[in-house]
Amino acid sequence: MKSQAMLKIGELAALASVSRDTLRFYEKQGLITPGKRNNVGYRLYSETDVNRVSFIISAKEVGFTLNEIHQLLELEVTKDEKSCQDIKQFVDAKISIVNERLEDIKRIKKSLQTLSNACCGGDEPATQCTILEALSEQTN
Amino acid sequence: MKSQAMLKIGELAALASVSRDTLRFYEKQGLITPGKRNNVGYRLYSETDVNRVSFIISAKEVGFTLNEIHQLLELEVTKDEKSCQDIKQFVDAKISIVNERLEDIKRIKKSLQTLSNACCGGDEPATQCTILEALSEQTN
DNA sequence: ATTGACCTTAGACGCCACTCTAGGGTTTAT
DNA sequence: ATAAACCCTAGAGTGGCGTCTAAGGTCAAT
Ligand SMILES: [Zn+2]
Ligand SMILES: [Zn+2]
Ligand SMILES: [Zn+2]
Ligand SMILES: [Zn+2]
Repeated sequence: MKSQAMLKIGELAALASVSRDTLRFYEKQGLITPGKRNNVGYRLYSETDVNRVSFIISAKEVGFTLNEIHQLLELEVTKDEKSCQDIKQFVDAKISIVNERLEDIKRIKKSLQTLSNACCGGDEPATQCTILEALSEQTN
Repeated sequence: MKSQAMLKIGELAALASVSRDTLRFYEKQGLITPGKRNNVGYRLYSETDVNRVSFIISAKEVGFTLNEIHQLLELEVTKDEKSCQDIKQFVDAKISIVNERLEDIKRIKKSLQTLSNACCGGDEPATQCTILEALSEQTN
């Protein structure tokens, strides 16, 4: 019964598809608690550590920053004292941020498309190009 | 006829709604060519400089990075040798980038909303919270 | 004459999320 | 025995876009 097959950093890195540097970086940032070391100082990761790392990766994939993941992890480790409400609020706050970002990008896309559509795209010299003219216009 | 009312940096900064530091930074980056100075070394900006700055601001507003604005300005100053095609291609390339970014954000928003929707948001302890569970799941 | 608002410079700092380097030690395979 | 692949550290570098600081000089108003 070797339930605790500790992983070395390269093994965990491969498992999680991140670099060794990234794992050491997460540790330095306090996202992973520095765990055991073997006799020559190599990091050894337990099952728990592996879960922690997969939490971080998943959270990153849905757009949380490392800073937010820090806070999420605090909710995670104290989840007995937290309510679903707390967690959901956190996610909803992030949704608001993402929504703003989304609107920004949409606005930018629209502006760019307006620029592009107004330009003839032809072979003639761009002395009168509507794109350059539009960009030179005063905004205020 | 005082068509050349040269502006000091603070005046242009106010006009363009950027900081003096930002203007000096743009100059250091080569976005604005260092222009005239008065007898004590103060920068003086001409009409042309003002247009240049407003070009930069406009381009930033539609999502170009300073690096891209650099290239755009090169198109701008040599526009007699460029075609509308060149300019339009540049903008269309940026639209592609923005589109990718847009898809990323949409995907993230969707994931977050799935997370949020699955959580009851209630007052009970979060020990079984579906959000935390989902985030702890292995992705691979 | 002295404030306060303005101007100058070089260079440090901040955020984000790594990534890389240099200069070591260890383990594994041949 | 040697090379390749792995591990360690501290610290520097990257890119994007400024912001701030320190240590000055200048100008307008009071
Ligand atoms: Zn045209
Ligand atoms: Zn055109
Ligand atoms: Zn619940
Ligand atoms: Zn929940």
